[in-house]
Amino acid sequence: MKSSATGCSVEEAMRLLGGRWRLLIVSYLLDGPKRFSELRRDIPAISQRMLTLDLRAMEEAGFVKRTVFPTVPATVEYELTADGARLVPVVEVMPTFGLWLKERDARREPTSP
Amino acid sequence: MKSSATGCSVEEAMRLLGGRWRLLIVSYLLDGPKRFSELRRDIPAISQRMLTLDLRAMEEAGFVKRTVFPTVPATVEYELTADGARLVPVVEVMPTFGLWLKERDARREPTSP
DNA sequence: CTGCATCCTTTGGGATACTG
DNA sequence: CAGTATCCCAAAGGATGCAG
Repeated sequence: MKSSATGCSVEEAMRLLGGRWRLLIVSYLLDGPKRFSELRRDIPAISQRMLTLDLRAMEEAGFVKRTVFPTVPATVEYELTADGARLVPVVEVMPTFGLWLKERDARREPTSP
Repeated sequence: MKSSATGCSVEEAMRLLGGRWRLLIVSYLLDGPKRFSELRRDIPAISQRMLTLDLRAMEEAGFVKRTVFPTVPATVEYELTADGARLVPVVEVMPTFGLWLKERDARREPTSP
């Protein structure tokens, strides 16, 4: 039993990060604090609803800090917390794999099956 | 723009690995070839249906090789391919994070909310 | 600008029963 | 043993409209 011992921790991790957007959001927060609208521009494909939900979930999980500036209209900044920094290894390994995957698939299906 | 450039690769990766079980399955295949029934024992919570579906998907993705031995009753072995080995960094980072997460949450909610 | 509420569609996944 | 097929439910996620 090498990796086997770590079994359900993988489930734990995937339950928290398994969504379609969370790791992506985190990857953009690596740059430093970002406003809601900045994140929307960074990730055009996400709906505003999901961005809100995921940010809220990660805030509750303690990975993201939300700061509201009482301007008008409202301004809100999101940033990674110290706990959120624990996600860095995870968000780094994903694009590495993802890029390799895209290249490989480009080689696999040059024209059509 | 540091990490921003890698954007949609994260989506690619999550689309392939985002399910609840795939990374877990891979983590058990790290030990070497495994039979279908072995995997079921390793991951009691998975339904036989999902194990089949996920294995099939990863086979099609080229990460897993399926070998049928014409015994009776049938014997089938699954093992990681060379491409599947690319998943190793991913499946390693997950339990690391997952374990830390469980410990932290144990500290967070020692008794009850 | 930020975000909540509602409605709706799609997907993931479990249970069960049946087959080579 | 290793599947396949069906049915069904819950969760994820998109679209839109309203509000502080």
